[in-house]
Amino acid sequence: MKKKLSHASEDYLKAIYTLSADGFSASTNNLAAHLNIAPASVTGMLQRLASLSPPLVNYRKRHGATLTDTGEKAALKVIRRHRLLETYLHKSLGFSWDEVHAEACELEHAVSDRFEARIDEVLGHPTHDPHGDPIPNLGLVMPQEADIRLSTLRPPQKAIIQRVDAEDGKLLRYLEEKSLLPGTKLEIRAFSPIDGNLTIAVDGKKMVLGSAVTCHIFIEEI
Amino acid sequence: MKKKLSHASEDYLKAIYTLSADGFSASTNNLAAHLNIAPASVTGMLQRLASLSPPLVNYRKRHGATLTDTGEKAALKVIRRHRLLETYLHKSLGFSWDEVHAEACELEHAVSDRFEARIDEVLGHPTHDPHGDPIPNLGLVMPQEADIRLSTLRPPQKAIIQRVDAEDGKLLRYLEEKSLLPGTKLEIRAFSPIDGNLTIAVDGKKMVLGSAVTCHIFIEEI
DNA sequence: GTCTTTATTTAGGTAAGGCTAAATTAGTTT
DNA sequence: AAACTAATTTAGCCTTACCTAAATAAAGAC
Repeated sequence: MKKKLSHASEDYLKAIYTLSADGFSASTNNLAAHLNIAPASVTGMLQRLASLSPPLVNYRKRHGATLTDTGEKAALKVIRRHRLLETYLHKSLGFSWDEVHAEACELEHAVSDRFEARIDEVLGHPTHDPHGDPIPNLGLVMPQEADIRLSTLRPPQKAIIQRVDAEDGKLLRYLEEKSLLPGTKLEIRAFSPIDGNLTIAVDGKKMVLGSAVTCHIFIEEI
Repeated sequence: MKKKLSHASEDYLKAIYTLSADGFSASTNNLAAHLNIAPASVTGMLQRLASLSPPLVNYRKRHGATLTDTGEKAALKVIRRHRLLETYLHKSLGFSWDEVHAEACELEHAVSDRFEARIDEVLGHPTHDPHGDPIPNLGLVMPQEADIRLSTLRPPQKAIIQRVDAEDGKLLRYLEEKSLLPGTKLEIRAFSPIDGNLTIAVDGKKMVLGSAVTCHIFIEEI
């Protein structure tokens, strides 16, 4: 009978998961910035998460934290719920692309396993959320196959958008309006070495994108 | 920019709303029992809720609490969310009748206005939840038109079930199985003065119900 | 009118999860 | 090596929301 984790703990686990690449710990400062919390508070929480039994994080003083196996399982469960919820909110409730994140951030701490299973079923067991991020399942995450940034392409390459990594509502609304969404095919038409702008074509429509945009779009070359 | 109420406060408001009939306050002890919390803790919370600005409850030492206008508005908003969620979980996600309450109790504190509005729309602006309770709207609750208990009927009266007031999962599953749900028509066939059992017919099927069941079913005579 | 019961409140304590300010450590410079 | 800097931790404090045990008040019994 594992006790339910607190809202806050779950947020920390998510953050540690995303900020710690394989082998490398998430630093106190990075976590603090990511969670919008003072560094001192993060230290306190890491100590608490490490002192649980079983511990959820491996914490070494002044060396940041990684997740234990238990912690990673818990983190993936929260991330799964988050991404399933984003997908559900978008596809089944008509939330716009830029609204889903905030709502999912709240709901992910409240939904039951039953709820999770039901929306998974209703959605037909989706593998990716509306941003193109993989939805973990049974503790497994698909490897991020597409890690090429749109900004690195040059004419006349072609690509298909796999994933959009942005939080900012304005940017998301812009991208949605231009249908720069996962799945969209595009061709590079021109590159300006002066400002880094790319001119691309989507469905024949041309548009010029600055690097503030192209850095956030991950593509697969075709 | 009204600050979001805490999970706990919202639960207190709901409880005070349901435990205080018009004019009458909800007592510390009743609240404690209803919320599964020690009476002393309730006192503390009532004092806090009364000392907010604007206050959410009218609290008189040793006389329990009622809701202020602000408090009642907040309570109705939570109750609305709860009942809309129950309806949504039941109708759109296939949750069984006895599962919806627990899930809604968690979700009601997490969903946004946007979410509330969307499920309301998807459901076609329902007026009653799966238990037959009215869904408040814009701060208004429909009066409980049906307040006759099934246990008070005698043969050969006929009635239609309006509302079922039960929390117990076993009872709810039993009722669902026998389709004793809001909307169901029934006829009283016999009454046993010894044990208070009623024999009723639903769709021609006869069944015998003890008062543990019939007390929780509110009907409208036809 | 005093006694007893029951409801309620006060007092004091705990655990989470935040904060700021001050101390410490590690890493770079000079 | 001494000094500066950036990252981190400690110390001390706050709020919320719960707890238990002891004090008090109100209500009914005798």
